[in-house]
Amino acid sequence: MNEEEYLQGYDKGAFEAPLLTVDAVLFTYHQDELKVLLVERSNHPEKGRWALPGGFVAEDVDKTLEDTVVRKLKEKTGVEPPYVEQLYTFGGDDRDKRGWSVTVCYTALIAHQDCQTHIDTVSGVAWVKVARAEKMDLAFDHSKILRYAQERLRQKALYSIVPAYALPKKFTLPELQRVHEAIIGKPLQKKSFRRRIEQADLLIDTGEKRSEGGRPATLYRMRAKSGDYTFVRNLEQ
Amino acid sequence: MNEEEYLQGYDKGAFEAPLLTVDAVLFTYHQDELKVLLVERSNHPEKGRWALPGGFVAEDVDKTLEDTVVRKLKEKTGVEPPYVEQLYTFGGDDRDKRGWSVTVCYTALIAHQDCQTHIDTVSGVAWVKVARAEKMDLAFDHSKILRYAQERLRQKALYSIVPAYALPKKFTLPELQRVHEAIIGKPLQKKSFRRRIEQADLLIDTGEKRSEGGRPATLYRMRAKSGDYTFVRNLEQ
DNA sequence: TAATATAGTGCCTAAACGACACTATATGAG
DNA sequence: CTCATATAGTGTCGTTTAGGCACTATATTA
Repeated sequence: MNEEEYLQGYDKGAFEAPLLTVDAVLFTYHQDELKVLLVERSNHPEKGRWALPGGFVAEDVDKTLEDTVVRKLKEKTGVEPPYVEQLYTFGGDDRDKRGWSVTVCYTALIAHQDCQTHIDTVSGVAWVKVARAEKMDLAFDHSKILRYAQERLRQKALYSIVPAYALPKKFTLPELQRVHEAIIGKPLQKKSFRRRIEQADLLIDTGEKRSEGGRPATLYRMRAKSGDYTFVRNLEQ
Repeated sequence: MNEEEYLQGYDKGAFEAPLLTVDAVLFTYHQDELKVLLVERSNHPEKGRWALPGGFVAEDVDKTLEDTVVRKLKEKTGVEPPYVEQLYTFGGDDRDKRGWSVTVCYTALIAHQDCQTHIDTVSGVAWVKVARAEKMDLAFDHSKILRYAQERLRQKALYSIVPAYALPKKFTLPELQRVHEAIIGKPLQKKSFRRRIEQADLLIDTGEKRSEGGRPATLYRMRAKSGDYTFVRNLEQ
């Protein structure tokens, strides 16, 4: 039998296969708080419980796993997040009552203002303060996934400016530092924080300023590849 | 309908689902070279081509995805590698001729001596120098996966001593440095390399020495959690 | 005009890597 | 036995970059 004959006779459905889903941990920063997007499950299993947004691959629509997660997030928020990165794949026989299951998880970031209006119109979708979400008993193993995403984002905040994607396109350095501090959970040295960003030339000065009661702060926007840049040295841990 | 009724009526096979596999990039270090384990495919599709070791989840045997990858590697090498870490999950409609597919990939490391005898007895399984494997046209998207694993391992070599798992339990510091250099692709400063390992107290002096023609080198073994330790600063990139 | 608030800088210290010369301890040849 | 050679391991200084904190800059508001 050659390969062509094999493929013609092949039936995917004939084999047992774990249930495969894609989930996302979408973070944003709003009112001095890190928040995560949760959805209330409207169907069995775990009906009525809060969970991370996600769903099944649509084989006719999605070309990649990232297509799936972006599509699902767009359904919930109305927009495609500017930052989406694979987090981890959780799998096992005990994480879903329907049987052996696998979920490919992503971390995503978005500016709160870019999707607030859409989320307000959809029921069963909400931004929840991370501090509160941590204490909730989420569906499946989603509490574990959330903790894992927080820890990974925390690491990234120590050696990159990825957290900037949780802010609007234009932002100030004090704002960015506050996001980092919210993620890391402790205050950072202003000088250290600013110096390394300047030295690596990661931001573009828009020429505009924004005032918040004191001296106006310079508004910056990210340079194209700045999200991929990693500092060779971590901030204090 | 309550959840119990829903679960009784639920049939996993009734839904289309991507093909799910688990693959591993198993590295070792032997004769001054970084090597990767490859297997020759004995079945369709891509029959006769070299590929990364891997396979399907066995729902009755495996409790987690890591169980699957460890089981598959044990089939090929006869032993369970001391280091196994999830790498990335690749998925899409074009990576397998059988249709939409997903592979959860792992990086693993093992000492060459711990599995050489077993591998010699199995046909279609071989250690291939990474420099050569890079140039081969592997099955599916395995060439891409190999490159991804190399890059990730290279990063790890800059801020951890994970590469030590590619050596036997007892090893010398010059040996470890050579593994790091093979992975990174350039020479490292002996002093910098040794200093950070000593300062972080990652290794245990076994009291033994090993001579290779000059002054004998101290034999060390890894401390329990040393693989998880990350230096706050990378070596020069 | 002065008090206050927030943004941004100067400058010294500390930690850790880079570079490289130097010492230490084996083996093996004459 | 001694010396050349090879490999292991250390001393030390310069460089880079973060930490710390006081200082300056520029807005608003009483």
